[in-house]
Amino acid sequence: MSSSRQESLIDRCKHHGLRITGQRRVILEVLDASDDHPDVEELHRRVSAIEPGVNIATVYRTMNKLAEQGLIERHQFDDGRLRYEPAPEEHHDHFINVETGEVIEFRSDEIEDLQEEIARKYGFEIVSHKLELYVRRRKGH
Amino acid sequence: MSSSRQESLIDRCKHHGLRITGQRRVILEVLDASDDHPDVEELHRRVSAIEPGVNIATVYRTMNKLAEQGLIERHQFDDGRLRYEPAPEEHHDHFINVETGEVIEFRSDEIEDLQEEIARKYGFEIVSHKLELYVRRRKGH
DNA sequence: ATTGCAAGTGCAATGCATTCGCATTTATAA
DNA sequence: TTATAAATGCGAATGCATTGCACTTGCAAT
Repeated sequence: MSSSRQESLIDRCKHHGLRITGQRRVILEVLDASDDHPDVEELHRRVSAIEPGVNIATVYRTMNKLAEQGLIERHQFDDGRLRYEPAPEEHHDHFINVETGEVIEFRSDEIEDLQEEIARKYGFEIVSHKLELYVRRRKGH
Repeated sequence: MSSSRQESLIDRCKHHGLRITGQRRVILEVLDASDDHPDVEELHRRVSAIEPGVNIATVYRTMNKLAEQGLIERHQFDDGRLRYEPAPEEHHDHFINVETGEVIEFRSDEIEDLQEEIARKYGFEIVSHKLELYVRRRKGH
């Protein structure tokens, strides 16, 4: 499971007034079981493996609805596709391994603090932010 | 001019073996005179004001060629469109004012250093990175 | 100055991810 | 059980960006 969360995505959807249909149940299960940052096509592939016949437009619409409710997070890395992950308890940023495409999460309180400080210095308050480090494995490490 | 640079974009193009056509000259002038982060449509609009009849596909192709040569930088903020700026001497990051859409550049050596340090800790080396702070003006400041 | 040709351009067509219109089905509250 | 708003399937439409092809042009070699 992606993150140890008290409440399942399904329950959280119910509490947000979303209907739990057969397909939605499967989509939510797939999301809950995803540790990575799949795009819609990949999600559709995983859903179809469990329950064939779900239209990809349904996956798109469901992702939009969930993101609207803040139940999932939407990312767009350099390949331009929209990718999703269940909303994390705590904000984190991402490494993207440019050689493998793999996405790794990390968190740095120092960086978070520095961002706040810089924004304040400019007279801004941060609404959200995005930090992506495109990296490769260091040789000999 | 966007950044005080010794050499004009036109000269840099010549040195990279790119032909300076009539349209390209105009496109490069527009780029050089841009202080913001225009997308292709906006660039096309500015170019057309000087020299009508330049096809937007030409702007797209020119941007790709320039980016290939590292003469301009390509960005993609949350609206998903590709935006461009003349390649800066020194790397910087961006505030995006969510209320106005305005893009403001900033630079922080501390953040740059922290990123390196974190990447190293994970066994990575940074190829490139992207830090975008979506902000709004603070009230009463 | 002339010429040859690779590079650049216009235009329309195409690609690709995502959204939408509309008819049909379904979850849920009454 | 029923009413109805929400969800779905399907194909068409959208938006941004790229490409194929015929035509033009910059520029290096003559």
